[in-house]
Amino acid sequence: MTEIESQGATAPTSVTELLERLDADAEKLPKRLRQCATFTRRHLHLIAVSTVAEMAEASGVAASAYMRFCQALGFKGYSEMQALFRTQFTEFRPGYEERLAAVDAGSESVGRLLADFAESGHKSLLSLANTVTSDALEATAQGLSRARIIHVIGLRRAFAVASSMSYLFGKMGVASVLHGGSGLLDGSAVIQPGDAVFAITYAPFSPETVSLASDASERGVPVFGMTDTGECPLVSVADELLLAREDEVGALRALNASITLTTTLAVAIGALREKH
Amino acid sequence: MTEIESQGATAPTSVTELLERLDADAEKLPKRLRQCATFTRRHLHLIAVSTVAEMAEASGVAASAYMRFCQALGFKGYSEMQALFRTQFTEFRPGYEERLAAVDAGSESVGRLLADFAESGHKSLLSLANTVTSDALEATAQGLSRARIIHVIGLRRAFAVASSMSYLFGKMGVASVLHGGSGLLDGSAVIQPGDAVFAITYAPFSPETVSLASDASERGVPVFGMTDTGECPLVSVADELLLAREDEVGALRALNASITLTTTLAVAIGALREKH
DNA sequence: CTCATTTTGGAACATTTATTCTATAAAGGT
DNA sequence: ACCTTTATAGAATAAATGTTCCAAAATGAG
Repeated sequence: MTEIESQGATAPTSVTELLERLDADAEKLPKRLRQCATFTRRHLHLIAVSTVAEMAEASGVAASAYMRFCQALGFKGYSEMQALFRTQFTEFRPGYEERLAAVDAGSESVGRLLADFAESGHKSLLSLANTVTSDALEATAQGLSRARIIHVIGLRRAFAVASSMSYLFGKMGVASVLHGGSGLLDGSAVIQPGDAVFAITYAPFSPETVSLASDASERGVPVFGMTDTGECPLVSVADELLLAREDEVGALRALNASITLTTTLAVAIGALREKH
Repeated sequence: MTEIESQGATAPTSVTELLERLDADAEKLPKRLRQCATFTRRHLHLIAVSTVAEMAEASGVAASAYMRFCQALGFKGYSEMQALFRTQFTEFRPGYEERLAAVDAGSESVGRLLADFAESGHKSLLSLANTVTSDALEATAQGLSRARIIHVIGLRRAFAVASSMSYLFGKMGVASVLHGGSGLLDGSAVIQPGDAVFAITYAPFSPETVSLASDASERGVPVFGMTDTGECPLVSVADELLLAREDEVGALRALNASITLTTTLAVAIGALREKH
């Protein structure tokens, strides 16, 4: 009976256990098997979708070595170890019921809730690609890239999106001001000719955002915007108004489409700026 | 030449394309194949980790039917379709040269860029569903829901995520403090026993976030966190550390996985709180 | 230095999984 | 109602993947 076989009695039954085992055994293992351990520890997520051959190559060892590694951990073989990671996902598998039930998170498992939001995210992204036209995007990017300073405004739910956009602008060396966080709401003083406004608001629309955009527009400053429905009051004041419809889970929405759209815009504008 | 063969010319090369194809074809497909379509549409993330047999059974059809479904979509077979979902995990970070070339977004049309980010978003969401375990999620939600006040901290890129989470907490009547925006960074005074910390930081990790989390942890306050790689220094101080890997477009990342994960958490915590 | 022990990589083997084929059933048109 | 076309399920086959074995290399103790 070898060392390895005696460990075989205790096969990890959860990722946590596996990680603990990895940390504990790492130093006792021979060279090649330790290579497996260090690579695997850093790239756990690959196990579920890779073959032994792939994991072995990525770890820089022979397939048979990776095999022994699995057994040293207490598994019967690679398949058993892989199963541990695969079942994590298939347990999410909800019944065949089609409709997303309204969120009754109290009775639902949190895992199921995540699956719902992920699904919702997919839908939002799809819808985004199908609603936003290349032309509108291009026009918005062009318009904003010509501005001296871009004023980003978004309140409440839109604030996270606005701040992410503003962060990206900063990263790319595009001058921008993030309104709304620090009481800069009356923008008339800061918003100068040559600037541009990017306003984000969702139904029910923040009056502050709308009025700031209107003011800017009246003073001849170009206004662009993003919202979630066609009924947004910004339609009349904005040069271009992008639509990012977010799918709902119950009454709740994540911000996948919005974040994706604004990130795209920020990157595009950063790139256009560099050319000027 | 049959209908199926004529579609074979155009096999989806991205998740986005696949989804569009699914939506477009769903109604034209025969009964069993439509079952495949609707199930697959809702459980996209299972493809990477399941066999045909499993997908077929879950869809309620024979394996050969699921096979024909893949071919109707334009793939040569199931393996080819699965590859589309698996490669996203196995692709390692491209070298810096490639990254810089990809960031040269000026050469790309803005519309194309949006498609890239949408595709990237799909990947991030799939990866999210595949990496986050139900257990870790549940533990985090439980842990945070027991806190008197939840301190949310996220700087730079993570700030948008933190602020969205904090907004949701507010909406759901969960007491929370958003650190980082207004110089509240030395939390020792505000963070009291009975509270909990949720820290968000991405590589390269903000020292401020890490030290605030460490301080809290040393003082016996439970710490939870979210990051994007296993190498995060929070591993050692956090009770649970969730991983939200974001797929990259060039060197850039949107925040789809993060936003989805934190939204899920916030909703779950709100629901748990109501029960107490 | 030598021998016993452990570790290693590759080839052989076994198992699982994907794919194709075929007979049967269902659907659609005249 | 008949015939033609299309869809279906299960059995048969092909491909891939996992696992074991063994000879050779490395290691380490005496």
